[in-house]
Amino acid sequence: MRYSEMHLPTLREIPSDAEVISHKLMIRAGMIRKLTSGIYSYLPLGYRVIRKVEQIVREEMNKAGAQEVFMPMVQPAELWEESGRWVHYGKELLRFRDRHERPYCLGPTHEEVITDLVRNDVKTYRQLPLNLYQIQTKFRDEVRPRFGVMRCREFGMKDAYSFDADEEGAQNSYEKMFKAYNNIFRRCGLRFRPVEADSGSIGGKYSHEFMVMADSGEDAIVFCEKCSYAANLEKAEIAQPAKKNIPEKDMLPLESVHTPNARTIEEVSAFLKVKPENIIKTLIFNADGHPCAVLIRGDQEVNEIKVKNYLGAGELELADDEIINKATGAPRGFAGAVNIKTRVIADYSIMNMINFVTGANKQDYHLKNVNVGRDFQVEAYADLRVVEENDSCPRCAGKVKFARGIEVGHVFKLGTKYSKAMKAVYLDKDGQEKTMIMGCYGIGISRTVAACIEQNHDDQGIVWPVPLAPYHVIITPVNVNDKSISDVAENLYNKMQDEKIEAILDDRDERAGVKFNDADLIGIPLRVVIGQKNLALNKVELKIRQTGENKLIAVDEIVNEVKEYVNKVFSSAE
RNA sequence: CGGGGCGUAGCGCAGCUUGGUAGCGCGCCUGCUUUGGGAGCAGGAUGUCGCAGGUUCAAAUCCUGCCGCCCCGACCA
Repeated sequence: MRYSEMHLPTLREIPSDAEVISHKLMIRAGMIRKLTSGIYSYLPLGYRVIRKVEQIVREEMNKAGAQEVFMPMVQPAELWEESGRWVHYGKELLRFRDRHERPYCLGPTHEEVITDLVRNDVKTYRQLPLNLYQIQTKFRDEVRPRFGVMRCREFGMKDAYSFDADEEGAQNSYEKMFKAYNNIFRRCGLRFRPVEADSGSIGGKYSHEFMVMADSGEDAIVFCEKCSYAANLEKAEIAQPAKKNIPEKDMLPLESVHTPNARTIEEVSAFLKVKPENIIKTLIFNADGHPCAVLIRGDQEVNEIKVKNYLGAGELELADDEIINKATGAPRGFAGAVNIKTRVIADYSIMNMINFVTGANKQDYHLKNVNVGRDFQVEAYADLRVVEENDSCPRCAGKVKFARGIEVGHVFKLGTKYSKAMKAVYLDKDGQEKTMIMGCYGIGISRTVAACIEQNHDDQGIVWPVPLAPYHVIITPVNVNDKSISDVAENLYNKMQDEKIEAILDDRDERAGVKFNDADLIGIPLRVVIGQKNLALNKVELKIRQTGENKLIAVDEIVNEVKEYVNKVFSSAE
């Protein structure tokens, strides 16, 4: 493509409303423009990159046996009522009515539509397994869109749905997708990592997130420094410590102490001159209307998702003052497990604690030298806390570390959540009616592009990995008014066209500096510079964007050189 | 939804405190010069100062209401 004919409005100034680097660069490089909060248009350059990602996704999905479909974005409320999500999905689901006042929504995801589609046509085990996918625009009415296309309301997504006859098949489908996702992100040239994740409200029990590693990422990742264990912060498990026997004789006599206005761990710790590690924090939760006390060491945090999962609760929140008063007989800040009127569960962190401090269930009093067993019983010890860096790995003897990442893909085992609610059934070999087992698999296409830029940029602009680069090479004649220069440029451009090399010819009558800066900004991997001095030696310059490496190549050889560079990158990523 | 900030030319911003004919840089158009890292000179175009009311002889500037956008938090995946 000739630069002079391209719609490629690059910006010299940094847009004032952009926060993260990918957002700034996508706007400056003329890839996207904002229409309204969280909603973007893709300009030619940006859309080309989107299509590169889509193509890789298509190839790998097809290779994994999935088939492409295209479903509607506008969906009738009835389907969502059937699955139960019309009520449960919340405000992210953009709802509206048509002229007949019939309720509809814009699809934030397509479990309902695909399940309806499949249940109507799939009747027998002979038609299973089945995996259908689409690449389509989704709409989620995010509370707070931010970071450009990283967290927006309208975004491109690939979503796939698998249907299997039994658990074994479902596991197989999941593994195929897991493998396909690894291939996809590897081929995109990204540094990424699959991590174990909680499955959230979509349902199901088992999932992996694919995270692109980036310090600007919104998600915390926990990974083991020794083995391959990795999980997101909510999911990350903590190894169960060994139970030590505490001899009765080491337990000091229980003591009640006056602690006026000392409610928080910090206040109690300062007042009693006791380290937070020797205090037990007692949190009262409201789990589906039932109070439950959760005990944890004073310096650590409770992971509400773990508590919710342990209790099997639908809704979980910290109890309000009224419930706390009723359960403990004291205002907030003085709860303790001794003589409490609720269930008591405890995090592993307190399993081996001795002679600790807790609230006394009495205003302005705490208890010292409390001991489990002697002073109160716990219903169970469990893993209920938020991981910390250097905790022991749950899989091996290593320690866990933290990193940040951007979620670009997510694979779920859905089980029968939707197929059961929406009666997606088939007849098995014995003529028995059975419920299909589903999985769903998403990739944020637009987010992948942003994540790629987060990972691949420098002070000058974007540094595209070859597989996602909108073009592979840009030919830069230093002065288009010099005929000898522009003739060579035109000639090389034509040859590259013939060789199907994706090339831009920067035929603008601009100063060299402008062209160099634009080429760097839009991140084209290779730049062929044609200037008077080198041309006199019958040579042109080849600059590699990523390394800054600069070499002189004979005019006759440059096309081959470019071709080889590009092919080498592709063959190593396959 | 709570807290904060912003809205003036295509982009980035000043002007507002103290009311008096709307400015700067970049970009854009024309001409000449220049041509290997965002050129120079000369000339030029571009604004319902977010919207609606109000105060005033006079409002970008003061007052009220609304809208939009951004950031932090809550929420979500």
